[in-house]
Amino acid sequence: MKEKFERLDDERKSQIINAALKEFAVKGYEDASTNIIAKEAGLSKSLLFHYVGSKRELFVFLYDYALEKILDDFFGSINLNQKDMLQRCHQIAFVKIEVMHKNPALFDFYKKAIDTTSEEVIADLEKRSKNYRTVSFDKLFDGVDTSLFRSDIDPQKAVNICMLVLDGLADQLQHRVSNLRMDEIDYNALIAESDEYFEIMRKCFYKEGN
Amino acid sequence: MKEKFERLDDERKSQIINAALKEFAVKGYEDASTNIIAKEAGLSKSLLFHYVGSKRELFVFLYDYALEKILDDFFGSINLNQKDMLQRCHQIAFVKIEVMHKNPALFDFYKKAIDTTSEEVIADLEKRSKNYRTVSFDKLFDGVDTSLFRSDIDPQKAVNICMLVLDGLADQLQHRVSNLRMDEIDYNALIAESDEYFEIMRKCFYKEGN
Amino acid sequence: MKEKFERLDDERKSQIINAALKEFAVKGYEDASTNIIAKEAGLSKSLLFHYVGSKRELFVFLYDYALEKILDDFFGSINLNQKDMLQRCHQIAFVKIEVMHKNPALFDFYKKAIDTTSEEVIADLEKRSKNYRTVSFDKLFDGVDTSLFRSDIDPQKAVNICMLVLDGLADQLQHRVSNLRMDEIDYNALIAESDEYFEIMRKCFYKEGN
Amino acid sequence: MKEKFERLDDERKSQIINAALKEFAVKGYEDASTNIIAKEAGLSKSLLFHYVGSKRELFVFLYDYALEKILDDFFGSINLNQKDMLQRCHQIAFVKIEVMHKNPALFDFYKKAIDTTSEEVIADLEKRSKNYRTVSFDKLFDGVDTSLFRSDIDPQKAVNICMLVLDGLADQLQHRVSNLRMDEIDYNALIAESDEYFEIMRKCFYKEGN
DNA sequence: TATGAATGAGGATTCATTCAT
DNA sequence: TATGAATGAATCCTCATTCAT
Repeated sequence: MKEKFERLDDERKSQIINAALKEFAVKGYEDASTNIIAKEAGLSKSLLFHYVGSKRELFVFLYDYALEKILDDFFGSINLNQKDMLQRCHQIAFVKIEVMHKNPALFDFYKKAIDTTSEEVIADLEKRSKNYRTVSFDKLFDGVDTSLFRSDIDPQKAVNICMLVLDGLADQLQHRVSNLRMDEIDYNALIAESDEYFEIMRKCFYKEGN
Repeated sequence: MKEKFERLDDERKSQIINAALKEFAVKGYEDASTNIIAKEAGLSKSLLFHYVGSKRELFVFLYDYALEKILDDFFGSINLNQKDMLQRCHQIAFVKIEVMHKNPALFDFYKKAIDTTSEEVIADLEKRSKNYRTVSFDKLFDGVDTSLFRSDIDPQKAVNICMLVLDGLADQLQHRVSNLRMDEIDYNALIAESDEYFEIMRKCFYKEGN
Repeated sequence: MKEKFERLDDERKSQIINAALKEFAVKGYEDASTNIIAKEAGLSKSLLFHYVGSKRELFVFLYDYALEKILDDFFGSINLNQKDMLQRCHQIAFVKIEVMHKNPALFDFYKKAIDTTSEEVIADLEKRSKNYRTVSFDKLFDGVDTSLFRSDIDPQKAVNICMLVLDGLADQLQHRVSNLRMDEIDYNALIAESDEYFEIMRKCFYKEGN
Repeated sequence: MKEKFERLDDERKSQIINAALKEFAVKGYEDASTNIIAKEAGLSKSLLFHYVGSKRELFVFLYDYALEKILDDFFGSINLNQKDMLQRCHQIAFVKIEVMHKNPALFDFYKKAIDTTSEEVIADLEKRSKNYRTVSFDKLFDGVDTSLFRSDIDPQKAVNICMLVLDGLADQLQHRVSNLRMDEIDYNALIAESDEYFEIMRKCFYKEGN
């Protein structure tokens, strides 16, 4: 895949990528039609195959591509100087939602990609890169300050709890806004709501006075 | 579907059910092959269709079948007399894992079934029954006692937090034991581990002394 | 086919005949489904085959059956004492429409049967009996009086012309009433209309004064 | 259908058209097998579908194609300057037979097509163009002179009678020559025979001396 | 670089028919 | 007499992929 595809001019490349992302996101790996991808991308099927080698290679490429884009975007938006664990969580939850709304195609693709367990394909994916959860988890709480947690609880477990709540909350919020256009989302209301959750956790998990 | 299929002798019925559950679980609705289901169930494709009517009817039947089996098993194992919220959560997490390990095929099918967005099929499913989350959530925390929570936090939000942690923990544990056979799982170790989490939450969310 | 089927009690027989007539009439020979015929007739497919031998035998039987019934009905209604050619034509046209409305199933079947040219089946049909046109033509103008025709025209050709007009008129009228229920048809109006045609022919083809 | 099919080179196009015309003519719409069409046309089934889109599109295309060819041929051969009604009829009867013998495949297809009541397909056909009878009838007697008819008969009804005789005669003649090759047909004999009929009608329907 | 032609394998579904019971 | 189980062949159609140009 690499050689021929990478040498393409950017417009062609993004036409193909967008068409493929969309088709895979909607139909999943097996049902996606190279016919449709080629048509939407505006080139012949044969040429498409000339560039991308095979359906599988195209899919695996997109997987890497989507993951990289998402993570770049994600970590680019997170302020790693924020040391307060809960603040960090708070931030992450919103960055996640923002990123999902900025790149819906990528996310849709990614969600479908994860449960495209067509056995043969999964093997390729797993060789290629850690999955999203693993990757992000490593960096997400880099340099976080755990000294604020109550001294009678294991800070690592407390972090894990915060993570779980964070993930869950983000899912719940995301689910509620998933049908809205970006400009319809009242971020302030969302923040206010999740603030309440984080306030509870602050009260409960942090030493008094933090 | 009903008539002809229900009148089958049990062996045939379960051969078909198992073959279909497996195929749908692995491939999802669209990609599942009735060819393979028939071959695995040990009958001709024509006979399979004679019994089940159509791929769709078979799928919808399995959906109801799986949901009922899972929920029966689930609620049959939960002690609804346990009023302590965190104890209840603790219990739920383990029952969930147990049930998943007792009926892996059903769960795998169910997970795939949920994101089988084939539009036409989804309509059938939605008419038929609430989805898992909705159903279970209603009953899961029936009659739970929230008076144990610290008085300075909103009990409803606290319950939600517990839920999120519960779900997340169950996922994490499940993921770790997903490749093990039932008899390889050290439930005591799992319990011990999650105990620690619930202890933290007890310490932090409950009034002192509970 | 004969033996087993003929020995059936009349109810069964007519259930099968009616179900089959309807299915063949609607779908034609090839597309007709023995499944549906059996279901509509209220017996199992295997039993149906036990009686009728094969789809083809059933069809050929129905062909004979329908033809006989129609012709019996037809000739039973025609007054062969009416010697006046044009009166006879007039009569025939209406008897035809009446018969079609009394046995729509038979006619519909017959119409479809004629153009069911499935090659193999056609052979069977042609062996078995003359087709409708041939059969009827022979008897239809038995003993008709041709002496009323103008003496300067060949009476046989004149009869042929009348026949053609008759057939054509009957088709045109039939087409206009084909969507009506029997009791909605205003036979008097139809008669009045065709009277005009026959009047013209009387004026033109008959000697003056007839 | 249009794009891909029209761009084919003429040989392929006519291979497909002929194979399809034949299959549809013999079996009717539903029973026609795309398998057989592809085999007869000498291409793979997949390629056939690539070109024609679907069985239905192919059928509808052929319907238009056949109708256009037939009508062009038909009206191209009729001398619209012949004002005498009976002469015109005479002419029409022969042109009809000639055209049928020049394009037997088209006619056979067309006859079958008319009673292909597959409901879904009929809708497509009806949108597309008037049926044969309607179309032809409008133009067939354009500008004909009815002043030659006897003054004591309704000329419109007389025209209708002529039409019916014409249709019927053409059918009868057609039926008699249907098994002959074009060069075996003795057109002069046919003309002589039908001349006699038209002579009778001339004598009877026209004013004396015409 | 770019394309149209070409295909074999597989998709779900229906069919008429047979056979053991 | 009556039926259920059973099937192989057929249906239309789509697929990813290759190749000659």
